[in-house]
Amino acid sequence: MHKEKIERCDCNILHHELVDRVRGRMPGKDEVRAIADLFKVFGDPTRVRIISALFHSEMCVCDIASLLDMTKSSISHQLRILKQARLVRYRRDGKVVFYSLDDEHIKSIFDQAKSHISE
Amino acid sequence: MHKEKIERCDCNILHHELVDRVRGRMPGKDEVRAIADLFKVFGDPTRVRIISALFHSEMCVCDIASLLDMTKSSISHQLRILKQARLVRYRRDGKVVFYSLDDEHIKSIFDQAKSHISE
DNA sequence: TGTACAGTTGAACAACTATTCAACTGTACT
DNA sequence: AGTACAGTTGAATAGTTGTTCAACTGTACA
Repeated sequence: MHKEKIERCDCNILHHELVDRVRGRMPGKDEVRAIADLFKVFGDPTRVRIISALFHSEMCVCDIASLLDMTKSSISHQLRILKQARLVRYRRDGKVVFYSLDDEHIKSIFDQAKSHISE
Repeated sequence: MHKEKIERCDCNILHHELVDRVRGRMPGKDEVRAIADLFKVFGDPTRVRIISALFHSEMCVCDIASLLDMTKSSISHQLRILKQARLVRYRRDGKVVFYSLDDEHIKSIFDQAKSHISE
């Protein structure tokens, strides 16, 4: 019979050994935040559409804005977020900046997500 | 030489044929929203930790609250969101409700995400 | 040098979201 | 019936986030 240390949870621990065992296998604070931050990037319709477009071809900001019927500004803001998450790369050609996907994992993550949705 | 229909985008279309071709391959409005909504569920540290815990074993609300050092209430709110996304199932055993993962795609989605992060 | 235009950026606003709090439900046990 | 406790729920609050607007940068071209 062991008294638990003070828990923020306002209840008795029902399965103490299980909790301790799982606790040892939990990802660290930084990894959890990194995972959540990555999915947060995927969790916006505009960014999903940008990524879906870039699956087919590199495109400039103007192309994407036209395709999605949105302003260049909002597209540029979203591309910055995708850039920070290292999901897109860009190359400059004169006045035009072309964006393309920079990660081979995105396609399979999206495919798995589509599988879940259509089950 | 074709005049474009009015675009919300405040620019000339630079690559019109490309945009038209990609437009035909874009996912529909409902699919885009479904994809974004699913990733939005994954885009929160608390839910990432709940899912990470359930990878190892089914657990009751009290166990999860204790493991994450949070209140039963906040865990219950998050489990409702996971339930609505059809990512967890639950079974009642007396007073206790056990939750477990209800999707075989989650593991591979998370694995791909971890691969991206640690590249 | 001056104009045109693709793209970027910061601030502001509106919409959304996670946690807290309090009240509540449902089951077990006496 | 009454108590105890696991879990749920709705409202409120604080923090976050996407779009807009206006001003700006950088490159091409005359």
